[in-house]
Amino acid sequence: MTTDGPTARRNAVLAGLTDAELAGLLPHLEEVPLPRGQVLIEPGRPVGSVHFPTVGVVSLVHELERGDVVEIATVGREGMTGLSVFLGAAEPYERAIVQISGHALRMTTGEFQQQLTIVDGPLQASLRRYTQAMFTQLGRNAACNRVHRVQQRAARWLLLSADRMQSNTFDLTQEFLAQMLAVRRASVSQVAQALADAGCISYTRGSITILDEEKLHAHACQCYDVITRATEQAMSLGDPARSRHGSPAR
Amino acid sequence: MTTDGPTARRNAVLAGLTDAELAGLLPHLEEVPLPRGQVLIEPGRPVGSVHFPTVGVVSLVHELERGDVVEIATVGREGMTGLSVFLGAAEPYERAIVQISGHALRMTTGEFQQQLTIVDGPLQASLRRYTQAMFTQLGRNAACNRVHRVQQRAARWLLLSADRMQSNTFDLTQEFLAQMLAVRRASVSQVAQALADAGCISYTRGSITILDEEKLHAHACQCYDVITRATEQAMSLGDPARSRHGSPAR
DNA sequence: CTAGTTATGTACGCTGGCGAACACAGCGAC
DNA sequence: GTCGCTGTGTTCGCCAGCGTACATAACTAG
Repeated sequence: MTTDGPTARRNAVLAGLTDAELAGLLPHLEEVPLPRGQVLIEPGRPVGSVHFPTVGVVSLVHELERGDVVEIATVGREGMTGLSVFLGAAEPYERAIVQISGHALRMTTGEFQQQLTIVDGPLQASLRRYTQAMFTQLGRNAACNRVHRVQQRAARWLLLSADRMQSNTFDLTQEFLAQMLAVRRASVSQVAQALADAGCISYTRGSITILDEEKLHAHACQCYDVITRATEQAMSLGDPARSRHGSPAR
Repeated sequence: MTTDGPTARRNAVLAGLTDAELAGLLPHLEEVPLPRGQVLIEPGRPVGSVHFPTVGVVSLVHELERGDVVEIATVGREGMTGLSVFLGAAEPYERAIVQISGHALRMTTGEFQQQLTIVDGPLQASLRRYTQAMFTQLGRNAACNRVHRVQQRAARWLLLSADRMQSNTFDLTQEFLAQMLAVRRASVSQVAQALADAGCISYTRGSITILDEEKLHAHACQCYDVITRATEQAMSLGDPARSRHGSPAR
């Protein structure tokens, strides 16, 4: 099964390609749903296929001792899962799991590798740029995890997810968010209420709505700005109307 | 000024090249000292040159608000600084600063880019593998920063540094280590004493010695094993005599 | 309607690490 | 020697977030 060009271009990696190259990929791309909880990549196992999300949020997580899971990065329409295939790793060390349901264009690992061997062209360049963006996201995440407060990190997570969903409402339970932030659900409950009291968000069972992006942005750490800017620079993500970062702060 | 092949092969990235390709690089590599505190890369500024350390430890750090610095990864003889040049970034987001004095082979950014354009050969492959290793290191660091205790993280840092120095004694103050772990110096003072009491290490003003690697390893988090294994897999780092990770734990 | 399941609210005591401060010891410069 | 600087030891109160537990609200299946 194949997909069409306009759909493919909703993903930033694919959107960065020439018409000709994208046309070469389309026959191998299959549009698939991304249901919440689905595991796309498991550590220590060969990557079966790579995914280019068009909507939805995928988390990359490291599993530490005894089931303890920590999110190290998120992937949305700006990127792809299975970057380690491009980087030549036999087996990845991180798990990729769908956090917020959506859709993606899927390609088998074999086909993807095949496409990579054809020529050192725009696809490789696009993947290198995305790798750079991930590099920044991972690094910033490491720093953020060390020093920033739960409320700031939660606000940042919500903003990034809204960008990737291109919607201010999406399905998310406190339990899931707690796992991503590697904190107790009780802590999420508290900061969620605080953010709701401040008029930033509202939520009901398993669904959250961002009421005031500016206000929520004020509660987030600057890591949101840094990651967003790095990603936009690398992937030429447009949609400046949604841009929330005025001054080039760091 | 140039350098010789045997020296260059002490760096894992260069060691992964064919004789022919390495010969092509040698004229452009200059052996330089890495004095502690030297800044090799500054965020927001073009990378002037890339470095392939042969001995010494370079930290990659993110600077958060008001001078707060957090280490996101370290670079030694297994890798290089300036990976973002390979990845095509205009300007990096992280600072590279020498933590433990050593030596490196330096190449101008322009020359490096020139070498990259010649052919998609072993150099690109070596760089992609190293990028993958960094990916794992960054991710694991993010998780480790979130959940592991100061003493575990300190022990891990010392082990990794010893590997990169290929020596059990090296210069390091508690103040510097505190910055890297993003904790107070007082906390480092306490865990250092605990590790010394346990017979793992000894130290005097600004110098530290690992007395018992096995014992220190027992005090470190498994992140040491994960990062080491990922790096060895990617870079074919030999020296299994120094290998401290028996079972493939995760 | 009822029962069961899932998502959220909340409370209690605990602790690792923080911020800040001060004391002392080793070492170099004079 | 002694002065000053730098590196290390140590203490005090404090607090964000933890682990645990339990209560309630909302939705779902029968």
